[in-house]
Amino acid sequence: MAAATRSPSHAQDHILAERKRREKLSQRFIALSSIVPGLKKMDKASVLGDAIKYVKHLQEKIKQLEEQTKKRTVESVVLVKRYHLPADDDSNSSSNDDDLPEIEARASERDVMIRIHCEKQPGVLAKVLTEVESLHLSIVNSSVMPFGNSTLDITIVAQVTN
Amino acid sequence: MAAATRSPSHAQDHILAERKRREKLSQRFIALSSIVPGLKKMDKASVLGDAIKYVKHLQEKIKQLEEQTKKRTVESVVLVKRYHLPADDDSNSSSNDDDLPEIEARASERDVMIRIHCEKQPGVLAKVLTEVESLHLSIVNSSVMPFGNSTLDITIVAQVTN
DNA sequence: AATAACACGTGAGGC
DNA sequence: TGCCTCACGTGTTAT
Repeated sequence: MAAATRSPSHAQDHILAERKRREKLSQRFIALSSIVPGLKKMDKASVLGDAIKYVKHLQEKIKQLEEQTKKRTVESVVLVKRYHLPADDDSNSSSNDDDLPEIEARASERDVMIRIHCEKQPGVLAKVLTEVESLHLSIVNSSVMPFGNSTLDITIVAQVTN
Repeated sequence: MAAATRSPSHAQDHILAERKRREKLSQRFIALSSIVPGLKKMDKASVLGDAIKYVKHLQEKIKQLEEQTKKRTVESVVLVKRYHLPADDDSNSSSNDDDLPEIEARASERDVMIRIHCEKQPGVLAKVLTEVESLHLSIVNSSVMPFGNSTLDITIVAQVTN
C-alpha cells in the first residue's frame, strides 16, 4: 500500500532495528572469516564461498578419519573372534603383518598361553576370556597391561579341560 | 558530492549489478545452510551463527580424531632372537627349536613394552628388572606368569625417563 | 500492534 | 575512468 510507516518515531525505531540487524550480520561475517583458514579475499561472497568449501573439506576429512579408525577396531574384533587355537600348523608363517592385533599362542603339556596385543576398547577382555573359555580351556592366570594410550597387552594362561 | 550517477543508463547498470551481487550472496547462503546439519532457524544471522558453531565443532572433532590415530602408531617393534640372559653358564648350547622370539620390545610414545619368555630360574625377574631400570626406564607395570612346568612369561611396561 | 527479517535502490569509497 | 563492494534508509511481509 501507500503509506505504511506513519509515525516518525516508529520510523526511527525501524532504522535503528535495521542498523542493529546489519551490525549482527557483520559481526558474524567477521567471526566466520576468522575461523576459516587461508582466506584470500575478505568480501562477503568469498567468505561464504570459502566457508562452504572449508566445511565440505572438514566433513570429508572427518569421514575419512572415522572410517579409518572404525576399520581398525572392526578388524581387531573380527580377528579376535575368528581366532581359533592352532588345531593345525598352518596358522602363521608367511602372514603379512599388518601391525595391528597380534595374537600369539603357545602350548606346553596341558597349559596354553595366549597373548593378544590390540587396541583398547571396552569389553575386549571379557570377549577374549569368554572366547577362550568356550574352547575347553580353563583360565589359570590373566594379565592386562595398558601400553601407550590406546593399546592393551593381554596375557592369558589356561589349561585344557578334559 | 552532489551528482554521482549521471547517466541513467549507468544508473540502470548499477541497479542490475547490485541485484546480481545480492543474488550471488543469497545463493551462497542457501548453499551454506544446506551443508550445515540441524538448522532450526533459516534466517541469515542464524545460518551464519550455526555455521560458525558447526565449523568449530568439526575442527575440534578432527583434532581429536587425528590425535587418536596418531597415538595408535607403534613406532617400532624390535625382535631380539636368541638373546642370552646375563650370568648364564651356557654349557649346553641349547635346544631352542622354538623360532618364536624370546625377547620382544616395542615402543609407543614414552612407553616401552618388554616381553620375555624364558626358563624359570631363581632371580631371573630381579635381574631383568634391574637391567631394564639401568636403561633410563622407569617400570610402570610388570607381570610374571608361570607357563608349563619350567617356563616363565614376563611382561614389563616402562616409561622413558628424561 | 509490535517485532523481525528481507530485498531493494542508492550514494560513497576503493582499486 | 569504470567496476565492485559495502552500508544505509526504506517499503513490505510474516509472525
